[in-house]
Amino acid sequence: MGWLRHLRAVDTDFGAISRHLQRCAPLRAGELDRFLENLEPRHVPKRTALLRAGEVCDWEAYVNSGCVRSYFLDEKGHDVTLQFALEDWWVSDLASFTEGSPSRMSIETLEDSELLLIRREQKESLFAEVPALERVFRILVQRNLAALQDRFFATVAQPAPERYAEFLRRHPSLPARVPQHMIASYLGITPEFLSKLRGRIAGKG
Amino acid sequence: MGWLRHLRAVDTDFGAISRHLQRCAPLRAGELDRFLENLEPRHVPKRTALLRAGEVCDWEAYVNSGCVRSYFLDEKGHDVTLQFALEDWWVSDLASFTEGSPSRMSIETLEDSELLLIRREQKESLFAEVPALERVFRILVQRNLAALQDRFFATVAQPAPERYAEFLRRHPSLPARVPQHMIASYLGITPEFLSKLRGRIAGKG
DNA sequence: CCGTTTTCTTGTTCCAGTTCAATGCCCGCC
DNA sequence: GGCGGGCATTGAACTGGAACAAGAAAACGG
Repeated sequence: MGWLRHLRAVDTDFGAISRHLQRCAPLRAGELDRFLENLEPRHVPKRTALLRAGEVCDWEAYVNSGCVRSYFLDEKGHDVTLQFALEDWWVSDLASFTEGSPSRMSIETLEDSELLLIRREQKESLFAEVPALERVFRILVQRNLAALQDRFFATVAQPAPERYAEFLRRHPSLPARVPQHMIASYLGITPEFLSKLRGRIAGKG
Repeated sequence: MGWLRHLRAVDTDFGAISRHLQRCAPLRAGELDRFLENLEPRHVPKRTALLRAGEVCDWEAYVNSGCVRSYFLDEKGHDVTLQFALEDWWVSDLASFTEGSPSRMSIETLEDSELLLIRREQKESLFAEVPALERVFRILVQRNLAALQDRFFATVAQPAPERYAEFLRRHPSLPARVPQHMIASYLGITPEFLSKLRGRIAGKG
């Protein structure tokens, strides 16, 4: 929890998140401000655990800059990464956040990151105060769900080489930013096999 | 679309859906009624296509009785079932519903079913009128997302026998209600392999 | 600048799950 | 009430990707 308290933000830029929210559903200036006031800006260094499996996740984080990863650990200790959250994405363990239950996933920064946190309590009371926010977050969750359905389908229906090609199309910048074995764990394959895939492609081209 | 118009419901029971909604978030009696008024009850016979891939899905359906399945088709024509919706579940192609885009999934009844439909238009105007409904549906979508995350994780991290065992624990009644090859496609394995798994288990016991 | 650690590659072996094929089965249908 | 077509089972051959092992190469802290 240390990382939540140590660092004081200076010079926080709320431009990106404001546009992000407004793109979902219109908010009056006052409503938007009420939300922004309740955000806690945090600078978090590279490779810091934000949430460890078993803890309760009482925040959602908007990534203003940097890169964050959420992942599960299977019984053999291999990780399955659920999401890479880059600039302009949210990250959280939603199940733990809403139920108050211990989380099954872990979350960590991969780069020095600037996050904007909203706490569960604040979010609840803001919803009561500003119903339009309820709409914004409903829409965000819906998008999330649609995206995960796509991903699920791809993971079950497509072979690994296709999945990797698709991944490169959609996230061309990621391979330069995150270690390869994490991409492998996102694709649901071993690091060794991803390396072989890349070898094959390079050989061909 | 024929199935949407032909059949007039008599004797619709709104008890289950009322309890379902109230369990998410409190609604005043008047608010609940406004919602119920906008539902279209439909009796749909077994093995009827409710949505074909490529069509736009402008409804969400609450399953009052019966069983409905949503699924994708991969390039080889094999299906990947996303969900079995039994009594007290919702089914829809949420991506198509919210974006108005052509659906990638298909939806069909597996049994004679009684559905309660809410149309996109009605839902939108109800949200404007009754903000509490926005909350109800935000919570429903959140649950859905959490459930899909679990499923995704299980599919990637667990071997097929575990997945099948888990499936039986969670849905003990389903094998009696739906054909085995659809369960296989839910589990992400071939029908042949599921049959072999069952053989192994029966042999042991 | 060097030692340590993490990351990536490459090769070999192995296995979970697929594919293909054949057989029997049950169930709906004229 | 017989028969045709989806549905389940079983077996044999095959394969995509895992596991294991061992090096090379970055990255990194001191």
